[in-house]
Amino acid sequence: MKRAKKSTIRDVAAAAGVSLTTVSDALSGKGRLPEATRKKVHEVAAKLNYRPNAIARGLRGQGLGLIGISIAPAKSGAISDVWFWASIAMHATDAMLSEGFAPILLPHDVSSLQKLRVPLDGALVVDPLEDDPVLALFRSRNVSAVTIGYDPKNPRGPWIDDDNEKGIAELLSKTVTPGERIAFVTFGPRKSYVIDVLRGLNAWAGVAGSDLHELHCAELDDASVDAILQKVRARRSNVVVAQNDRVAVKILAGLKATGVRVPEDIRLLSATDAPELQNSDPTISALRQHPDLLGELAARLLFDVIRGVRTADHQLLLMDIVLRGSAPPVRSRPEPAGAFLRTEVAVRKKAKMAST
Amino acid sequence: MKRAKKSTIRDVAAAAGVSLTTVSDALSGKGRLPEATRKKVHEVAAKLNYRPNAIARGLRGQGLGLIGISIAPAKSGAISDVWFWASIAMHATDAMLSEGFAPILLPHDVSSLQKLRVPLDGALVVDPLEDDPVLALFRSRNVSAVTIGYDPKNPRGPWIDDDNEKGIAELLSKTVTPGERIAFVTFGPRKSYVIDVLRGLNAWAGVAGSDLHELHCAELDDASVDAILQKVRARRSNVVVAQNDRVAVKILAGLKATGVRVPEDIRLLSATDAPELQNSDPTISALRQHPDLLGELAARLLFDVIRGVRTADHQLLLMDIVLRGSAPPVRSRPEPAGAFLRTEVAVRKKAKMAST
DNA sequence: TTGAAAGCGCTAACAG
DNA sequence: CTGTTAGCGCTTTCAA
Repeated sequence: MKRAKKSTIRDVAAAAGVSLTTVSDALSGKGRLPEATRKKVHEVAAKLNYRPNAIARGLRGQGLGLIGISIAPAKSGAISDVWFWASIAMHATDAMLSEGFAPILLPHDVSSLQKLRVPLDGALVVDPLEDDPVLALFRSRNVSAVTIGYDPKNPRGPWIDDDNEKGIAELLSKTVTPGERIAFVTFGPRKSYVIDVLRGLNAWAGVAGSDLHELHCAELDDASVDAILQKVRARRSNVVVAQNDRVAVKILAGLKATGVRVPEDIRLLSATDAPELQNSDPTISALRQHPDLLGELAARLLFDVIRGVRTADHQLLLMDIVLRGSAPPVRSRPEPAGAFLRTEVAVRKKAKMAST
Repeated sequence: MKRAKKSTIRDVAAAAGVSLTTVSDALSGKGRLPEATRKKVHEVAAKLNYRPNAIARGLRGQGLGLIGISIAPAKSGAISDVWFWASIAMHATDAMLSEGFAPILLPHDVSSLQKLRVPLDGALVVDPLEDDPVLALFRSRNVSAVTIGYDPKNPRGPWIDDDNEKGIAELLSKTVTPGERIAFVTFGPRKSYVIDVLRGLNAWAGVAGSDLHELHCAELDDASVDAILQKVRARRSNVVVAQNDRVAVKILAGLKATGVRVPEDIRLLSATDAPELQNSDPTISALRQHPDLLGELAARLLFDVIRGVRTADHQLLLMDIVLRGSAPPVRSRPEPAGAFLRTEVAVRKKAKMAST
């Protein structure tokens, strides 16, 4: 498995009859060189199958271009969101490679990170937890970090996310009548998107004069879900917003088991979308995130940060609304008010990205 | 974002009043040094918050310890197996970090790989395709590569996989009566596991005197599935083995839609397991893979290859059988014969791994 | 048992 | 426009 003796810049210089500097400049595209020389060097390099040694180059100062990607798991064993994370990771990976960076996969776990020997030029943390230790570690080591979602306890940038706050308000305004009573069922650690959804719900409920009640579910077993549904009934809520797809599916099963009709008796909404929401009966209306865009834009944001380009502290992406059977559109009803539609600029770069 | 001036080995040497060599040896645990000196150096290093520069170390010869992980997608958009791949990737990642290697996430795509500037010390290719170009690229660059599953057209090792051949035979022998007629529904590119499953089916069918017929499905839309089911009926098959969970779910839906009872009229088996198989009605019996073990063992195998340790060309893991509603166990029936149970040694390291 | 010196392959100053 | 030189931070001979 020994690597065949690689040719060095010296070999190329000798073969081309020029100096080291000339080769270096020719290959890395530095200014000053006549086209002829540059071409010649390139030819010789190609013939010798020369590949510049990234390690030596890195040693000289510019780093290796390694970027860590750490994905904070919802909870051990909760593998429900994998496709979402995988999508983020894949798109971020593509963006990184095309800019000459290389993504290093990292568990979201400080002790593992300490075993990492290579130096990182930057890091992407997906869905940070409260007072996220991994994020703190990066920052303490002066590794530029960008997050997707923000650390709820420490929301300083740079970060990027879907605009959940605006999205959920829009979803409600399409499927719920002002005055209806809303229950928000949460589960698991409090990620930033939950906070944003809650904020959006509050804004909407305030304007629409709706009762809003948060119900936290400790586990997702049948008993816990039943307990939650008891409270929904006690509160006379007729709209249930689930924190995510997994919760939504459980709630739907629970409702059906107790003979509650969806959407006739209760409307059900999920604050995250997933393929499974199309397979249930009825199918479940949801807010759709953009893992592909998030991955790509987060990577680009990180490039800017690494290169010292000043950027906005955070970016928000407009979300898509997916209306399905569990909460069909409300017909011909004026929207309760426009107050909750913040005027803040949200970014929609899909078209632009596609062409990049 | 500039990194605060890092302390170098020279600073440590000066502060500790010893030479560079001594510091180097003390920290990297080389032989010759009195315990006192070593301890002293460690203390000083800690006080100065010294972290050896991996780039410089790599330049001197031992490489950076970077390992590429490339996951060949089933087909664009086919995100069904993500949890399987994600599990492999996470476990491989953990194993790598704990051995001082760092996993680099790589798309399964030659042109992206060429943009990678850092040198890899090894690579893990998950589920290679026929004449896999990525695998070929690694080998041409003298990067040691280990695969999970093998390149069907070029099956030389080192690789590791579940023992699908033996597994499927075992699954059949628990759920099918000799002489029953079997249809194997395939879909998508021919990965090595499909070949192995087919081999196992053939062996079993040969011994059991069962008719075996492969039906290839070009798409997974309703029309294609219906066409497949027509053929199943024409062939009078009463056992359908689906290549994977996604196919199995589609087949089940198709069967139910046409009024076929499962398992009464037709038994349904899936050659891969997935969480969804527990949610269908009836639930679907399947062969369970070991993504966690595969990821970890593949990483270990790769370490050996990188270090030049001689190892077996490939390793096979015993599989688990998951019996569910779509093909319940056959009662009190002698197994058709033992011929298909190859005596080849298969590896079961679960217990061992857990303690590592 | 320890230290000095010679690079690893490359790039950035500085001369020519 | 091109070449020479001096390191980047570390490990590894080889002497002391």
